[in-house]
Amino acid sequence: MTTILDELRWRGLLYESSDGLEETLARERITLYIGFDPSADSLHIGHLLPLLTLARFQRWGHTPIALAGGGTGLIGDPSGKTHERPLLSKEQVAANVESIKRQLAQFLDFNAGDHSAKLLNNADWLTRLSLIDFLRDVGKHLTVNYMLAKDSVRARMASETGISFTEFSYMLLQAYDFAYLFEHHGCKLQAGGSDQWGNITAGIELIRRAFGQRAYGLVYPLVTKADGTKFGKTESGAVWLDPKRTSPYRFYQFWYNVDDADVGKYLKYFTWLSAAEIEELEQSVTQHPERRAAQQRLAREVTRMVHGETALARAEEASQALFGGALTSLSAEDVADIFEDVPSSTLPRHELSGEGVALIDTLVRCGIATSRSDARRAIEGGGIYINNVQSADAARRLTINDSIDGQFIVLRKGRKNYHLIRLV
RNA sequence: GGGUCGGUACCGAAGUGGCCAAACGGGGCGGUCUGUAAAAUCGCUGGCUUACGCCUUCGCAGGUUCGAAUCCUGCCCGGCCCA
Repeated sequence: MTTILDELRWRGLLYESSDGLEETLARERITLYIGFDPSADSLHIGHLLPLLTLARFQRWGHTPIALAGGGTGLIGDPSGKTHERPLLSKEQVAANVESIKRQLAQFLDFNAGDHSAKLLNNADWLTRLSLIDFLRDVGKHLTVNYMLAKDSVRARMASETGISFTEFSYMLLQAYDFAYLFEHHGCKLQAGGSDQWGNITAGIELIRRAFGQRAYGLVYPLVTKADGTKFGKTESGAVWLDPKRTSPYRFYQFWYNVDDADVGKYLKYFTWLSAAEIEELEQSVTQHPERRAAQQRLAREVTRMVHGETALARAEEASQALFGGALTSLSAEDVADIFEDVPSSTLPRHELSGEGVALIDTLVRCGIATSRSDARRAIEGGGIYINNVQSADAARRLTINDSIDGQFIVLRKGRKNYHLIRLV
């Protein structure tokens, strides 16, 4: 018998699961859910694993429920947090839920017959729950002793800041979610990151006590990086799924720049490629690391999945142009396209006539350099490029001849810091 | 409250009258190399209408001196010890 657990296992995504889950999955097609915290108005790549987990289950014939935490988001999950967090306003949470619901829907199939995906919001039942009902129907089933034993609570009990009653209660709400979905949607499995194990088992426990029935949990590992830094962060912050927050180009670049040591693991985690294909790519990393076939494939697969074929093509073109060489062959249209998400500023065209403007001043004005001295040093150090051509002359002036089709000038500092000047 | 040691650039840390815009290390930025990597290596890392020149900076405020990060006075802040 093979089940989805076998797939998750070879992908390294099975961190821990309830006893009996494998037998159940071999026997029947089930409904499962994963919760998504609406703490921002976009999902980021940290959410890819849960999204793909739901999608993988769906491909195996199971029914996925993506649960937006419109109710639990009002409280805040203490798991993995060392400090109490400020509460988000109700309006903020509601707005965030609306934004991420659209993103969640993109990954799931809602026309899959009897195992079509569902998209729910726990605000629909949690905000209607009265305190008395909650205490009688939920609180009565779990002891404080049980709750205190959870890692997420224990860690905060030991800290100086402590834990508020609000966050302490969080696990009961999540447990109630599970019980609610069990009762109304026949949901038997809750999945999540390994930090969710405590909350998930609380739900299983509640179902056992309230209904005398069995439910299951499954968690995947937290994504790590070989160099020990945090996954999903770049200098400019999180990598978002919303193209307005993180352009497809930057998204593509994020994956393209993954470390050799991590790329095999990420191919298993974040793509649909088969074990054999990944095996082959991993070999190419060892034999021809300079080709970076694995990184390119990873970037391609994930970008296509999140942003689609067209955006992928553009991201690849932009990467080619930027890392390929001079920009002289490009038209203004290409430039506008490729540098869409690059920081930009405007410059009145007439300033470029005649003598033009000093490069030093321009660098300061558009923020590439912090002062004229800084700009001078950068230029003399060979770190400044005009339209991808190095310019080490501190007295250099920019004129209309440096523009691309009289419309743009592309300034660059170092390998990757671009700035687009639009002539107006 | 008393004693004592200390506060130097992004961080750590030298310097204790001129040779100090301030050693050295880390971090950051950039060049070369390379695989848009790592390592290595080199340069930069206060400001100035363009600079073997000027201005500002060594906890803060005054003072001594031709000249102070460096000496004196007061104040503020931190570590340790004693109450």
